Amino acid sequence: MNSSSSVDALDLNASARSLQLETTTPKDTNGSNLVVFGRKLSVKEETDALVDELNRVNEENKKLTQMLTAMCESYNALQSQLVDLRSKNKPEKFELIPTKKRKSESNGDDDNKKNIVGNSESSSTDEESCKKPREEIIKAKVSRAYVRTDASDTSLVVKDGYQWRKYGQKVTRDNPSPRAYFKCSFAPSCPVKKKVQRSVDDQCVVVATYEGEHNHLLPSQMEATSGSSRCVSLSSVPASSALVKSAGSTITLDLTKSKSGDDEARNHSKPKIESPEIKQYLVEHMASSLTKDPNFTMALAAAISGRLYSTNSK
DNA sequence: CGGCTTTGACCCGCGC
DNA sequence: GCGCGGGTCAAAGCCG
Ligand SMILES: [Zn+2]
Repeated sequence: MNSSSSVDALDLNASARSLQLETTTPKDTNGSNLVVFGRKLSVKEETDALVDELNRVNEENKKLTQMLTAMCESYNALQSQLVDLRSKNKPEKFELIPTKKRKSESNGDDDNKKNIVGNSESSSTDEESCKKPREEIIKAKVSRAYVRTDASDTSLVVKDGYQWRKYGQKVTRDNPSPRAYFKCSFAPSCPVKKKVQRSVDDQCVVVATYEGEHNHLLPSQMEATSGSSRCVSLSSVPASSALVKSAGSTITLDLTKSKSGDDEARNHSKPKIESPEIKQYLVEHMASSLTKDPNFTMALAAAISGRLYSTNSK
């Protein structure tokens, strides 16, 4: 075992030793000058390397957080599409577990909107020749997302990775909570709108209705591309595809379970669950799923050893 | 100073 | 036509 992972052991020892020296640097300078002075340069070098590594790890952590946000968002979108497809395919079927899950959110009230086709506009607003009735043919592409937040969150600003600009708020007839209207901040290049309203019975659940799709990547996903080579080296690990695939299935299953469990647990009137906690939960589950995967361990070990080896040999 | 939220006004479809 | 209810506008104000 030791011989196979000699590089990792060496690097770990080096980092641990440097940390020790860093903590006990003032005492050593007081004790033996020459040796410490001779080693101080190497310690400084290692400290610099460690600081650099720490910065890089911070950047990667940010990137991973953004990827996680994007993944959560994609998961929400997929969940909504799944609900839509299921309700469309089997509109007459009752759900598997009707009491726990959502009621009948999108079984019949969306097709009446789809029927409204803008045919023969009768040349209204013809002075705007640039405004083309091209995009609103039939596909408004509405999608719903159900997010659990705290009941005390009155601002109703759901941070889902995109930047929204609120342009209206109305009170509706059959819901005591107001409904907020948002537009994408990249208007008008991105005409995505969303409506956010709390659920009627459960104030902890907000229903976000997205219509349209973004034609730009997330504003939090901007890339300086200065240190992209490291990211490329990390993503070019040969076992990454299989890793993603295996982890993906596990994560999806875990998400479904956790979501149903949360919906089941919402009867206990526990308003402490909010989205950061859910994200934390997801992170933990993803981490556990990843660390349980031997392929991921091997890939990670290979990546780290290769990175440290290249850094050492630099 | 620019972008965002607030909030009443305004518009428009729909039913009576 | 008129009231109603949902969607949008835009002036005013807030904030970093
Ligand atoms: Zn957008």
